[in-house]
Amino acid sequence: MDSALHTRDKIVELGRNYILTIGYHAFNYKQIATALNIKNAAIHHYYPLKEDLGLAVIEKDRQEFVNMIRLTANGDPLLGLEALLDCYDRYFKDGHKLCLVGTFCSAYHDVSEKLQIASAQYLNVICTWLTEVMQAGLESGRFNFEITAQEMANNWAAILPGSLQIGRVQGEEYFYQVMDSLRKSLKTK
Amino acid sequence: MDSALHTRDKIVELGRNYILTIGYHAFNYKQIATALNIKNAAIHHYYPLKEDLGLAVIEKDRQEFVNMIRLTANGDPLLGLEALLDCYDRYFKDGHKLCLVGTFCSAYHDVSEKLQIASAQYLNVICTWLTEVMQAGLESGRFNFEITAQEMANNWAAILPGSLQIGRVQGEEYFYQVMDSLRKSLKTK
DNA sequence: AATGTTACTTACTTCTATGTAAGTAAGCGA
DNA sequence: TCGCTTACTTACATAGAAGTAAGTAACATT
Repeated sequence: MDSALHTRDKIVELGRNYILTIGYHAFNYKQIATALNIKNAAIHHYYPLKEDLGLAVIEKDRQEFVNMIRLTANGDPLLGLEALLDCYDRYFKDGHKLCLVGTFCSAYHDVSEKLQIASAQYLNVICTWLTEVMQAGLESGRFNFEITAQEMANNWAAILPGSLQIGRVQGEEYFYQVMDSLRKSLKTK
Repeated sequence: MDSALHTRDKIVELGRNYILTIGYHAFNYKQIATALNIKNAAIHHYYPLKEDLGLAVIEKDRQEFVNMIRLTANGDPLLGLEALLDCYDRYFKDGHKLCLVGTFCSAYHDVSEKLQIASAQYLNVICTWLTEVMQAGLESGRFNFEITAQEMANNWAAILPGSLQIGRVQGEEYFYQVMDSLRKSLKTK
């Protein structure tokens, strides 16, 4: 039972890795089965449909994001954004991955409704949090940019996934310059 | 022969539409065949491999981009960028499409090397042009932003595809606000 | 000890995308 | 008119992904 949970979790973890690296439709159960040295059908035992695994991956990613913002809550708004940027750094470094919402938004018209809803809700959580953090930074005087918090949050929501996608092709110099530009754009004091 | 060229062009046009809407791997020859009321294998007559059609779509898109920038060359740098933003407006309005480099960068680890090279070269053309236009705008005093032309170009390269992807999920209010923010960020005089 | 549950495997079905081989009908060029 | 090319069609081959049905071995529960 303990190892059962282990396998179940490993499947989600591997699934997430494949989704972020090659995309939801490009990954398949055989790749996970091979990596875990079990059979294809064993994955179906835990996640009968690929959609089920997809939903579990989204849920896990969302949980991790929520944990991250909980850890940085009530602190310096800059710390929260730095933690987020660190995530993106890791995505890029570790195999030129994309972020989860980036992949699902790209493949949006090619996934089931349940997956659309789950990823849309997750995106909403991120966008709402971004706006709150930008607002908090502005109100506390920690940030000093000249557009609205909402506008800055919207820009970040587009540029973060975009930089991973363009960066995986243009190279790391490109990616890190965009990350740097994001940091500077806050005009922190 | 005239209608032959017609069919050949219609295939590329339809292929491009499907790629921008649902992605390279989600579209298939049957969809195009049905739309043109011909048989599956007829597409193979013009484009033996799907990769061939993919390359033709990239080439066509690139040609259109090159034509666009040629039309706006030596003019106001703002006009060139406005023309580009108009393209993105149309992508969004017309079925929540993505842009071509956005889709191929997203699916980068899931397409053949030829397609990777072709889309990477196209992306390079765009990034180079963006940098030149930003530089021209700065030097002429038409733009007045406070970062380097290169940095601004890199930001645009990420935010443009990103805004289509996030916008197709977050909705049009989101998308148009980001477009608006891009315009304002140039600080035109 | 009997029963049920968990974690799988084996073996199969189904479906669909991709691609090929071979043929046909129409037109064009010499 | 002969022969070549163009623009297809019909029919087939292949591969791989997704999913299911049935069984087994080990362990837990009562």
